[in-house]
Amino acid sequence: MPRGSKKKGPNLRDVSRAAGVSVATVSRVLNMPDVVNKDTRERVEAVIEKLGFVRSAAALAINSGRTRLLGALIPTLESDIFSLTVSSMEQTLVEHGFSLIVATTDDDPETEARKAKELVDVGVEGFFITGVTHDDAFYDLLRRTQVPALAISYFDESYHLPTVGYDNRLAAEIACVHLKALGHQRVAVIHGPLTGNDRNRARVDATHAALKEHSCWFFEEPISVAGGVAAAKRVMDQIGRVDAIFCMSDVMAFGVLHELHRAGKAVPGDVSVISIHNLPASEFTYPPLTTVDLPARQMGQRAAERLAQWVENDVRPTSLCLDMHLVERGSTAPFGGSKSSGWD
Amino acid sequence: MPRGSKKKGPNLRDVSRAAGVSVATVSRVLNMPDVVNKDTRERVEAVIEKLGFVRSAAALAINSGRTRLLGALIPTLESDIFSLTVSSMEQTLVEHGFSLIVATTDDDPETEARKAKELVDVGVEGFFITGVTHDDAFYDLLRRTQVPALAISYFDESYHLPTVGYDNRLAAEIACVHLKALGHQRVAVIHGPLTGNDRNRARVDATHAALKEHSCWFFEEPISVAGGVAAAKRVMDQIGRVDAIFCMSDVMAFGVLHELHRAGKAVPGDVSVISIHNLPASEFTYPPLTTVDLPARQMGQRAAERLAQWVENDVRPTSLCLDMHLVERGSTAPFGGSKSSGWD
DNA sequence: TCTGGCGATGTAACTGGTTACATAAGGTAT
DNA sequence: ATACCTTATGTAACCAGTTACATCGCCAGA
Repeated sequence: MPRGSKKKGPNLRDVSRAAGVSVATVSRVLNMPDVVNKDTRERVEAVIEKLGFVRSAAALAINSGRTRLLGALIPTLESDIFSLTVSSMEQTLVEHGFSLIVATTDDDPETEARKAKELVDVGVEGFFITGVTHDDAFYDLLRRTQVPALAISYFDESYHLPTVGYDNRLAAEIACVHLKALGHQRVAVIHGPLTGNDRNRARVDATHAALKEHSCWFFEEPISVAGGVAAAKRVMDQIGRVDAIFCMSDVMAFGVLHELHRAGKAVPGDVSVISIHNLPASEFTYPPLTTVDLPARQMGQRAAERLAQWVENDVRPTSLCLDMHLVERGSTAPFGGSKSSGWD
Repeated sequence: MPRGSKKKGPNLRDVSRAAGVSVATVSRVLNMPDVVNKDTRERVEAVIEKLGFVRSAAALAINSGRTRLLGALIPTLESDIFSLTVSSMEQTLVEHGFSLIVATTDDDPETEARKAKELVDVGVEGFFITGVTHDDAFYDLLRRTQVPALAISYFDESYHLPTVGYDNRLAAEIACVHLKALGHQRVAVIHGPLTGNDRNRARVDATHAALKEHSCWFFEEPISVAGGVAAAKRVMDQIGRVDAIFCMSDVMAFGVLHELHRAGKAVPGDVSVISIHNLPASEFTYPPLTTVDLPARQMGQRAAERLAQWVENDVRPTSLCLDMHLVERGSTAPFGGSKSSGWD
């Protein structure tokens, strides 16, 4: 590896030489301009401009011990579910002077551990992680490096790391309570993969418990519109009539609504559809989706504030549980309303 | 700021002292383990483990002159439009050993310039930028720092930076050709804000030119589902009957479809709807959306490969124009098909 | 005139690693 | 026995900044 090949720009000494001053003076021009004599300062500034000098981020970091870099380990960016959160995270973090490195894990703990290692290698001062299920290698990394990590999308005060999120069990319970209040008995539950995804796991478990007196069937499909379509097909094929379909995520509900419509089922006439998330598009499905609102943006903001504080002042934040509420729209109705077209 | 407050972990010298070897030996254990005597190596490794030593990213960077960090300056993450691209970028970049810092600009050149500066300050070795309209301060930064920058979402060989994207004018033309072939005369064009967004600007300009023999009306609203709803309302209120609605972005088309449905207009019976993007959800609207497919994931991947190569080997990539094609689904039909409900 | 204080600047030691070069020990061919 | 090579390790200079401390000139007060 030829050393000279790296076309490195001018450095502090180059500037000091060209300006006829010492490195300390140049450094002062950059950091405490007011203590430098005006003439000297202007001369140095001119040289900096002429030479196109730029401070080395690495040298800055080595001295301050700070990189102002945080990492977000999130399952995916491929739907609004996390991109809203990441977006508000990033916006909040810039206000605190941090930059955000995004790494996707696909809900795989091993991938997460590997990427976490890479993030430490590039010098992040803190992590956002998703949920509370992680690889031992990851915990090991945290222990050794002492890098702060904050879990989002989940609230669990007993977890050994601070969490900023919502009670996923409660989210499912809120939806179930609504379905029960409407008098639905036969419920199809549609959820994403459970391995590695503890948010979904918690929702499904809570649903199981909440609907144990009811007839219910569980279907697993990928968390996507297409997954929702596939699940709806399976419901119609395998179960026939159900009173309601409960999706663990709005994106799946979008597919369910589409497929029901295509199959000529009326929503909510023939079947109610309820979901969890309240994405921006959920207001505009047909019919508009009844869903449990999870404050994704707020979560990003709060998590960002807390991690920033933690890294900055070395005070470990407490966990935070965000409010949820049911947004009742047109996709749910009482059982036995006006049934129309047939379910064989 | 008390210097001792920073609880810095053990460093190379600490390890060397504890292991009774020189710093060079410890460094060799880390970088070329095979040249170190087995016993020595194991002893050093044990000390490293015991002390919980982790290499300082900053020191590594200062020596190699590399940070393995790239920055993406994108307008927003708040819809699938860019999150798909960023997602595939990130996935491609890890294969090349880079990490990705995401910064959102809200299509504001000044914000972009400011965040670009911050990214340089944390040490990125390259940028992804969106489109070809940027602030002078940004160009100035590029010139001075010589940091490679690659523009996405746009193809323009005459631009002074490499571009990886599609021909936005052509995208609009493809849609217009389709509308003309179907015999539509009265077209409402719905687009997002044009200031700072040259992708939209190019599409709108091309539409103007392509439909100059036709009756057409332009409506500007935010690029969101809600924006599409608002635009559709305005179209119905202000224009009355139109043959077709052309949206510059699928997310707006989602809103348009919703609002038309709500207002009792049949698509494509009363009005055809066509758009640009082909998001994953566009296959599952009702009716499924006819749209010009922009290869978002492919763009992310190709752009990532090229910027990685550029940074790695210092060879400036050429621009790349990605293929587009019309995806004909159910939301468009020939003019004068089966008109149903009334447009006053 | 001597001393004190202040403003402006320089010197050199740091930060935490890498690495060119030097050194020392041990083995082997001559 | 000598020269020579290999292997293993150490020393110290380097990367590009920051900063504690030293220095210098100058002016005011004693």
